[in-house]
Amino acid sequence: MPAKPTGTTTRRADAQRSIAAIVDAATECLSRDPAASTSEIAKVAGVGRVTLYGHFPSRTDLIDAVFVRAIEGGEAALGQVDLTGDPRAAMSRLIESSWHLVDRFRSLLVAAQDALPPGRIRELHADPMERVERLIERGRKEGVFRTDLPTSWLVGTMHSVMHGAADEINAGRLSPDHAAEYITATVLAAFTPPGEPVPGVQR
Amino acid sequence: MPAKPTGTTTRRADAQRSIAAIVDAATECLSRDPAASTSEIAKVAGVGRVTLYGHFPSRTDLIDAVFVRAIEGGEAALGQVDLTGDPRAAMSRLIESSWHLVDRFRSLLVAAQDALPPGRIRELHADPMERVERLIERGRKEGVFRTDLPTSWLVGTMHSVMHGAADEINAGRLSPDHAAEYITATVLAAFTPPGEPVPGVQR
DNA sequence: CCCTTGTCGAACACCGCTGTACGAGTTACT
DNA sequence: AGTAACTCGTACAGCGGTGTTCGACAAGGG
Repeated sequence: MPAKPTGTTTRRADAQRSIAAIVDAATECLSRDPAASTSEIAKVAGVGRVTLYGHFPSRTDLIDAVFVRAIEGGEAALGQVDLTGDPRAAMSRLIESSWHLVDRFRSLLVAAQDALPPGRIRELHADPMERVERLIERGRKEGVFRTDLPTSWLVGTMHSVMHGAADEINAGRLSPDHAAEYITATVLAAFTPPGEPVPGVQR
Repeated sequence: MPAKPTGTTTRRADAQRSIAAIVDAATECLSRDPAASTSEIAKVAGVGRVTLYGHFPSRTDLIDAVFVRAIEGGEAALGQVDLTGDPRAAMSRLIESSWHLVDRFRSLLVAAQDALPPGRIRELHADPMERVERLIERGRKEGVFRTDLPTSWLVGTMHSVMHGAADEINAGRLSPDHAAEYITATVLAAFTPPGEPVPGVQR
């Protein structure tokens, strides 16, 4: 039985490799099928199912770990995006980066949604969410984003359009190459204040 | 054992009542929980589980029946919407009607998505889809909807925003009263050609 | 009024999943 | 080299779902 992480226990190198393999495999499997079983994951990880349960008490704990790691990686990527200057240009850059993450992890998000307790996901999404909100708020103050709809709605719209794009790709109606471009054009138009002209391609 | 619908068999009045109750119950249950079991459905229908299987060979067949009926009802409602005149006003009316359907049946759609074969849903959605496409095409020809993005993308955007609104309501971030208004404002802005001003509230 | 058609509950077989137990074998740290 | 940590396969228990079978019992239709 693997040592429990009580206090300052240091895992054996062997175990660390297993854990890494399991989390990697889980990320891969859950990204393909949100309902992937522990058997599948263990198999892909090249590990016995028992070993998996040795490190993660339950399927839920594993998903949580995977989700946390995905969020951390996403945060790192998003943190490097330059959000200064023209809010519309900044939004374009943010969408470009966010899109790749959504495309890669949206299936994992589904897995998390019906495995993790309700509040957990919002809790982990708080930071990325706040980043988007701040940018939108700034755009509103500068008069380039509409103020006749709540900020939370605009955030939701951005999410919806990105997830919709993933669906379109899944259905074969959209080439992945065009996704970011289409999303940006759509979101910037949707964010434009009534009466103001919709911005053209700025590239 | 209930009579199989071989040829021109006429069901007994009793059976017809049961079938109706089952389909109603299934619609209600699946609209709350896409993974509702046959036991739950039978219970809500006030009917034994065996009776259910007497009329529907499998859970899948039941879901198909429910889905078909929902689509038919939706088609009837959508068929009465006036799509002539200003494309933007027509789109407002179409969204208003479509929204209620999406709000009511989106959970059922999820159930259908992971129970019915892939092509089946698109097959049943063909008609409503075409109606939206035609309106968008007309708007494009008249110069009020953008032509720099594919029609299929615009259709998808409309769907995404509506489903996103349902999510927002679910999360308690949006009041159902504002949904249609927000969706319309967002979609009409998203559809506006670059360079053209976003339309204000037209009511 | 009688017979077909439906209905019911309980029980059963089957499936796949989660999580646990056992016992023997392997691998890493010291 | 020796010990603790780790891994493995198999097997088991439990759960909840689907679909079927059985036998007894209503209820509709000609």
